[in-house]
Amino acid sequence: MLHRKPAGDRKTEIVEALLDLADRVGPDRLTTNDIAREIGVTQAAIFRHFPTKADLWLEAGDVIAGRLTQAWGRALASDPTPGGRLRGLIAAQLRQIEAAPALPAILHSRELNVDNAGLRDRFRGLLMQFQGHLVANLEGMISDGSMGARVRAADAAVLLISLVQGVAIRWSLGSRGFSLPDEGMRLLDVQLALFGCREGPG
Amino acid sequence: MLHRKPAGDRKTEIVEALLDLADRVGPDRLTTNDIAREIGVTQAAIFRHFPTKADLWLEAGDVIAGRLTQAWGRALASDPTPGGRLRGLIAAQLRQIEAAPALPAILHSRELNVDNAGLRDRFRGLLMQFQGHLVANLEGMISDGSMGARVRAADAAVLLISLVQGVAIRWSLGSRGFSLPDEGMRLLDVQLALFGCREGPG
DNA sequence: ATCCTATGTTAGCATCTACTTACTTACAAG
DNA sequence: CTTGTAAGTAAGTAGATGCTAACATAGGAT
Repeated sequence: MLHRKPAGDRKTEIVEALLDLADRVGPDRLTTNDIAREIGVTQAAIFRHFPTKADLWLEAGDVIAGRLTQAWGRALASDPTPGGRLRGLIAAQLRQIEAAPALPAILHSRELNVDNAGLRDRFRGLLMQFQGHLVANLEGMISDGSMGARVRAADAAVLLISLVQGVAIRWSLGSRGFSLPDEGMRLLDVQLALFGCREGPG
Repeated sequence: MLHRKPAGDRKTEIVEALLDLADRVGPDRLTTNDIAREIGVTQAAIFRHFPTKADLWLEAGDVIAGRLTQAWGRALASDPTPGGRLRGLIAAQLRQIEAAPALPAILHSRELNVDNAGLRDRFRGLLMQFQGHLVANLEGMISDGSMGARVRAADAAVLLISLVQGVAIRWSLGSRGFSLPDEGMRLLDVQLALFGCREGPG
């Protein structure tokens, strides 16, 4: 018995399988056959919905970019203060990584970035956008007095991005034996306290 | 004209080519054919020296582990104070990554860690050893008064490891447009100052 | 000088990869 | 109920990959 799905549903199913498998087998060891087996169709069926594998990755990139942008938008909208927004941005990022653990591997994978220039540029822009948000809110915190000026905003942003990457890697390598958002926010509080921030966790 | 080399020389030549190519094409897109072309022999010649590709990676793992361990040893031996040793450890790590930029990609590559359990365990042990060195010297700095007790040593170590990973990734993605050791040590000084350290750069 | 062997080569195998072609059939619109 | 199309399949392609087998020879020990 062969169940057909409308193209839209099948396409998102394929992309979801790709994101899931990218985490389990690695972004580039991932084959179209793996995806097909995962969702229970033949490998040829994948190419009914995406002309090439690179196009499939581009679609996945769109999905990822959309999710991240939305999450950042919500974080920025949900709190008026720079301090609250900064914490929201980091929390959002941690939650996105928890929901799609392949994210760091995909974002930084040298492999993918080598022969999919479109994807590389898109991701590079995304990461710069995130850094921009962090810098802007750190500057806001300095000028509204909620953070001392012991560090330059740009350096602080780099340290915070590294912090997120660091916990995420530790979380991945350590078989996810702890809560990524919890541990991440705990370390964020440690780092923010060092920055000379007044407010504790919201 | 066909130039033969003694097995020892050829083996190290192969491993060097592997480390170089792992950086350029990625640890797992790397094929035995790439290596062969790089050093000017046929692909089959690789298997004169290593029974399987996995064995080749194990040998590379040995080389990496040896270099890191030696570099850490030198850093620990060259300075008696915990503060000096801490800076030495970080500097050594940055220099090792600069010399072999594939290091982070190899150390954290999900791909390699998937089907080469021996390599994975060896690297996991390595990273824990490094963290152990950092924690020990941070505790030393706290107890000898060269650093305030604003942060727990374990948390500080995690932040420092993240810092190194973070600059290394930024250095890689940004086409190596800056000096990794310089920028890394600059950020280290920023972070150490936040930790409440008295001494500046040595 | 002459062997012998370690270091190479050429040719090939089985398997995997992305992708194609020719055919089938579920399913919704008329 | 018919029918066109879109979503699927089976079977293949060319090229890459890890690895092997059979053969060749450079070059050090004798």
